[in-house]
Amino acid sequence: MAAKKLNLDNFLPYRLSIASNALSERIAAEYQNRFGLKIPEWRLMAVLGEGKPKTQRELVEATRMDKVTVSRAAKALAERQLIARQAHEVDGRSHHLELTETGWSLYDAIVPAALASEAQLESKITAAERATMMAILAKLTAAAEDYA
Amino acid sequence: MAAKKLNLDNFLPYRLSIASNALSERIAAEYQNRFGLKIPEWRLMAVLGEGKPKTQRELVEATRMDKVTVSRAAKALAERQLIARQAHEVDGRSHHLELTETGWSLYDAIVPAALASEAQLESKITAAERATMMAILAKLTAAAEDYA
DNA sequence: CCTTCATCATTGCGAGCGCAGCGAAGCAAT
DNA sequence: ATTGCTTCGCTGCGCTCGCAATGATGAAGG
Repeated sequence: MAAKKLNLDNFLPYRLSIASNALSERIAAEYQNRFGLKIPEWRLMAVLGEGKPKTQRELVEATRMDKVTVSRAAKALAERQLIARQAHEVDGRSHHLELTETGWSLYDAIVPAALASEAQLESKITAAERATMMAILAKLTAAAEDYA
Repeated sequence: MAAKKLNLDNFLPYRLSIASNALSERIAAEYQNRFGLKIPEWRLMAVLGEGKPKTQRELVEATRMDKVTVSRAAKALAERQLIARQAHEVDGRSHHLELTETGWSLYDAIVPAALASEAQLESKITAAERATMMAILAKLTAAAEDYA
């Protein structure tokens, strides 16, 4: 007989995983259906939407995705002419990526949809809860990464 | 020029995904190294550790994993003799799964490790924050699933 | 009985992810 | 210039995940 037991439903990493999955699936379906974008592609657009051209290396840092994921997402976006690759002035190995006009059009269409979608998901929580949540997530992420 | 911009770092689903991934990777590595278990296998053991034999169908509900994931995890655990399949009394299609003695030994070894690991991850947050977090996660999960 | 439909579990298969390894290009030291 | 090391991005490959199709069994109705 076990000395101690453990309730999965009260296990935070598990609950976090379930919630993250549920949200991701819903959002992925929405972006895919409405804009033909996968989540990594959407994340690149979100970062490039800040306005500054970035190299893939910088996008890896900004999105916290694997370099391969960034590479493939960038390829897909470039093929759809949503982003353009400008030769890097001082480093021949690298490029600067930025939104094209077409890319900006799509971006402008997506942002309101993304905000509305987020608002709906968060309609059941208060602004204070949201802030608390963000703070806790930051702490947990830091704790998990520190350890590694 | 975009009418509205969006900061990825302030986008809750993104932050949730990053946090969940960070925790999952850390935990997955730990269970894999120390006990040779993948996360789905560990989840089955956690549920079966409650003591009641369960069918795979019931495990799907309890763990919220796909039936295929449960099937494969159960197969792996059965091959390692950590769980046993008992013929179902009234339904020939199904089996009851339960921990073997070996399974219980491993379970008893894992639980303290899991609790310690969770405690370390959560060392930076208070009990109140943890409770708030769980409540919010439940709301968000429900909101995402309702919509579907 | 014997057909029809539902349910449990498995297998097939394609998509996504990320590590490892690669070539190309830059950098540093001599 | 040449050598050796580093960095950028891409390709190869294996692993995981989950939908869809399948096989097996059960339940219901004629």
